Amino acid sequence: MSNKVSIKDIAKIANVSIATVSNVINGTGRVSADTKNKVNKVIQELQFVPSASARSLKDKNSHLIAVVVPFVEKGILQDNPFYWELVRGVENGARNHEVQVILLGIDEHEDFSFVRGRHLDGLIVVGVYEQSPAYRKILSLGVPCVFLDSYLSDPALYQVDLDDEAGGYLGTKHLIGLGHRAIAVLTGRLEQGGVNYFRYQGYLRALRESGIPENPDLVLEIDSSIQGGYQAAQRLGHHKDGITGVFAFSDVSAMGLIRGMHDIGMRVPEDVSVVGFDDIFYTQYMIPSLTTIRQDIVSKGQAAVTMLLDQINGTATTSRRVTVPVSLIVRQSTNSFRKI
Amino acid sequence: MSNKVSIKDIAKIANVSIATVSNVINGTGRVSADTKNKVNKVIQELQFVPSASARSLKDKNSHLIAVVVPFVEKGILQDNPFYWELVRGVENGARNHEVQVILLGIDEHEDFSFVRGRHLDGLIVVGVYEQSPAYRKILSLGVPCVFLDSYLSDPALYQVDLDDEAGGYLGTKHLIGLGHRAIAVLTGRLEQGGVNYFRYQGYLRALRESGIPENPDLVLEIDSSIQGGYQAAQRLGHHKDGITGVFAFSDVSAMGLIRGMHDIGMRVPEDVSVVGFDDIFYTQYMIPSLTTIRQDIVSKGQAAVTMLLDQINGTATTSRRVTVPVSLIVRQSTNSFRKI
DNA sequence: CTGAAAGCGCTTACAG
DNA sequence: CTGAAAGCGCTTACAG
Repeated sequence: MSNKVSIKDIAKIANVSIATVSNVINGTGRVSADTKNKVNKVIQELQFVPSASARSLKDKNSHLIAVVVPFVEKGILQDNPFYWELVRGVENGARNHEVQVILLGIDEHEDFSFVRGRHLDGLIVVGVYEQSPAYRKILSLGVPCVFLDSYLSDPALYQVDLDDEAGGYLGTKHLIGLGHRAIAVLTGRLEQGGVNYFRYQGYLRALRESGIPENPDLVLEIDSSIQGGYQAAQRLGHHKDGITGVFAFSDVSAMGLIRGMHDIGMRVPEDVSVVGFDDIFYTQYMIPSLTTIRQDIVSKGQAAVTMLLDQINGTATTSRRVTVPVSLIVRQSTNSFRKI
Repeated sequence: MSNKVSIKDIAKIANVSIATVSNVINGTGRVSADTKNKVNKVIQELQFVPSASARSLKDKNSHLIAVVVPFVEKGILQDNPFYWELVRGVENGARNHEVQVILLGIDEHEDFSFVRGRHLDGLIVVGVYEQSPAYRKILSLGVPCVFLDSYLSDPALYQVDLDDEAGGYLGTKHLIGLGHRAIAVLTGRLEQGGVNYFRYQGYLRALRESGIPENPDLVLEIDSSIQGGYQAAQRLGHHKDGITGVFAFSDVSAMGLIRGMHDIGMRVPEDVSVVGFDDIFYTQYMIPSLTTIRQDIVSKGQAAVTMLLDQINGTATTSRRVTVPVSLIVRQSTNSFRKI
């Protein structure tokens, strides 16, 4: 019995036309107060809820957006609470605008056909690159998009990015300030123009500023995961260059790294200082707590929704590019070089 | 231009009726191979995708399900990677069945009206209780549901639960086996028939079995969060009963606890042994790594989807209640009592 | 201020 | 094997 009642039923009972019912519901047209009350009462009584499908069949918009998150394993979203926080932010931003959020984990075979099939109003896309197969497909959809952490060069695209270069700089500078000179980097895929690329640029700038020559041996391109970080510890531990500082470009990898260090008998921060990136919820509870680059992930998600809806509604007065600031949070995982 | 092409356009170009096009798309009716090919070719060329709204307007089903996750802060989903893993599992299960997943974070005011409005095929509901305001509302929707971690007594309900009692028992037994007798419990809301309730029952059973009298002072009902665990450490540290073992009913609270212990100078596991619950992705990378009760969260999510779709499609031969097993994972956070 | 009618893009009997 | 037609539940000009 639940879904049977339609605008027609309301019209019949309230003794008006369906057009009037529609007008009442949408606040469109001119309807007398009396009629309005009468109709609203019936709507109340029958607990009427308009059909979204019928609406979007007419309107062409669905009040549905999707968050697109890249895959790692076939069909499985990244094992990183970072994404959860981001998605939370999006969901939270959307609920204030009566829009629902579809969660879409993509792999390289995703064809996005359901985006058109469902008349999605827009997409929030996380972490694609210009070279990603998904990138062209998404653009060809002709649907409003906001890209998160994607660093696409096309200035026409709406993007919310982090000031990654500054993050890379700040973390490195911090280590240098503590006296470290052999500073390794744990980075995810180092693609031109990608997130990690900019963090790395910041790292290089800090080195340059302090006259420290860059050393390619110190750059470890790893899986940006907890396992990736763990494995990196082995490589760093036996490194010829006497590394005393490591900058991991994600907190999850930093966590793996610290554990890995611990297992080969290197102490953090006594032997090696470690800086992370993201400021995931657990960083301050780690032992040692993690010095890291903070970004406000939830509000980033919210910003993306706002931007997307502005774009959809044509109220896009905001600029097409928002860069979220970062800050350094100093905790216990970093220490002065050779301090005893 | 993207969304303009409809079944009508295909029909015109292919020189057939729209009914035939529809039959080709759905594999219904009888269509000659020739016609089929012709139509399919046109569909290919025009990149035609059927409109989901038009379909669900007829069919009454939308191929859309929602994952309903309880709020903590107003509109903000729980700060616990557990939910992320669960949602991942659901998303993953759904994508294999051409169903999309809407993410819905609810607070006590949620009225679920969009469930009917959108003709959602079903709901996967996480962690409600019989007393939850959401519970009655959801039932009155008359929509297929699968409840996760909800322990509802109505046998007609489809549920995927964990063997929490066994989990509580196993963890406690493990501590007792190591010689601990003053074993505290860190539990979230201890509602009759809720997740924590059963874990607690398991704890009591283990105590009873070993002739250890239960001590209400040792049961700390806390916020099941990392902060909650942290704060609990203060209380436990100065506890009069000389606690040597703690069983935290979630890994996040265990993490907070261990850090809290550390901060007041109690070593884990030397002074206190700690057991967690969930086996979140980071547990084995903690220092010390966490002894915990493992559940396969992702496959739990997948099981829920399967169950839901079986129910929707009327192929529900499976029983209405699935209980996922747990196991004890022994790591470094537990140690023999007074071992030196 | 109110209503009749067309049409959004499909599916589904029903003829032929 | 194929097509004409009705109808799902809305919204939107257009009359009146």
